Amino acid sequence: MVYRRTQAVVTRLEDNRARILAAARKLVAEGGWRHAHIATVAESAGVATGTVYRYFPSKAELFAEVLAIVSRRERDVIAAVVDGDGAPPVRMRGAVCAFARRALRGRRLAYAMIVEPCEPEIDAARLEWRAALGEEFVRLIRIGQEQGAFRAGDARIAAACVVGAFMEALVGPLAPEAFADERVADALIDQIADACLAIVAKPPARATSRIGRIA
Amino acid sequence: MVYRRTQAVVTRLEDNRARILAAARKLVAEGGWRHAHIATVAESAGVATGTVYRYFPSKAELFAEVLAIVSRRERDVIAAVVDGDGAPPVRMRGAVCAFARRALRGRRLAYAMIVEPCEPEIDAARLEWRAALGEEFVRLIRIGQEQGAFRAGDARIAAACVVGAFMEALVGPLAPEAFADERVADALIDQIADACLAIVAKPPARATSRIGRIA
DNA sequence: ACCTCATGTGAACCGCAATTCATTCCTTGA
DNA sequence: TCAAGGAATGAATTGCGGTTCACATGAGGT
Repeated sequence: MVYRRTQAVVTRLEDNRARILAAARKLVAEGGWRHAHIATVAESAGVATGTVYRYFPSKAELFAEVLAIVSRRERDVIAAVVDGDGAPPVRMRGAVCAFARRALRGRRLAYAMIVEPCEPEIDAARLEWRAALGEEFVRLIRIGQEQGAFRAGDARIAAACVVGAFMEALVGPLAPEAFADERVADALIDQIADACLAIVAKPPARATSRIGRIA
Repeated sequence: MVYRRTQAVVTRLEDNRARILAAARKLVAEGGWRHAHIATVAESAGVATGTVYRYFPSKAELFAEVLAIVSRRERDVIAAVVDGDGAPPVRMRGAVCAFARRALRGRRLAYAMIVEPCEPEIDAARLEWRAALGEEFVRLIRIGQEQGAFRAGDARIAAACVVGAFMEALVGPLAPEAFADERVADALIDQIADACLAIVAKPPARATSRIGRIA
């Protein structure tokens, strides 16, 4: 064999791959899933359609990776807050606010990542992402419970509630047709954080949360 | 014109339509969206493929209507609780529990309705349903606020948080591969209700929810 | 009975974008 | 410079299931 991948080639390959991913991401961030076609991605990345398939086995896997990359960043941000210092309630508020703020800044992308209807295969990847985000909150809630700052209970359920709460609350405001106003956004974030904190916070002495309990 | 729809025919037409809808619903409830094909629906309803199109303009609209029907029932159940008597916290707990209990009973269908990846068009209908459900909670929260039982704030945001919280908390347990145990389910429902109640309940005197606030 | 129009049928069609692959273009090492 | 194989190309193919439509069947009215 007289051909072996030289460093230059390896670099170029990696660069291509990165450019394809970047193009895919950019397209989603601009036009949502509706415009995320392989042909468009290829063109935007400056390669031929077929070339995309030299790097990714299928459309679903390409976009799943885009999702994974974006997700990972968000997860890292949250993880940093979770592992930071400050009392658990402070961290909870910080994590939720961080997510909400970042989502509202990169609205179109966040909308696509969180709610925009998309192909089933990509949607499945979203579920995994949510689960991963949830894990960070599970960790945080367990920390809070150990320190006696949060109320007892299954941390996974509480985490799911927290994640669901802030995600759903962002759905409306993230919609492309919604208005984006700094003031409104701040108030929104604040209230979402209140809600999330309330989910895990210890109830007052005479447990309000017992009201209306079935059993 | 020598032909006019007689009552018998009208009845038969309505019956066909109903059977198609029922078949569609049944298929989703059994196999999820994956098996929800027009041809399958037609067969299951005892009509020809083309006949389905005499009653519904497209696959998306057929399933959107299925979704609407199932949704409406859920919404009505919640509306009944919202308009019932009892203090707002009791109603909140009741509404959430009712939804969760019903969802866990009709697991497969609930899973499809809430999370299962599906075609974009159908997914869009889901968003509307969630919004509709949310409205009931907005009403409830406003009632609670007026009575001074719930804390102040934008009811729509709080409602979104509540809906997101219980929906997301149900995602894991509703997944087809998850186990269904009565005891576990009851505990789950109870904890979800706690979380949702906490979102809207008034905080204790020295507001815990102020902890860690940004501004 | 029979004409007319509505309803039902299901095999064929179609649209669309993902995916493929024969071909061309590059890169390597001798 | 060249042989050998890797990488890139993009037009053609594919596949799939929704949708159509020419025809059959059945109902209504005279």
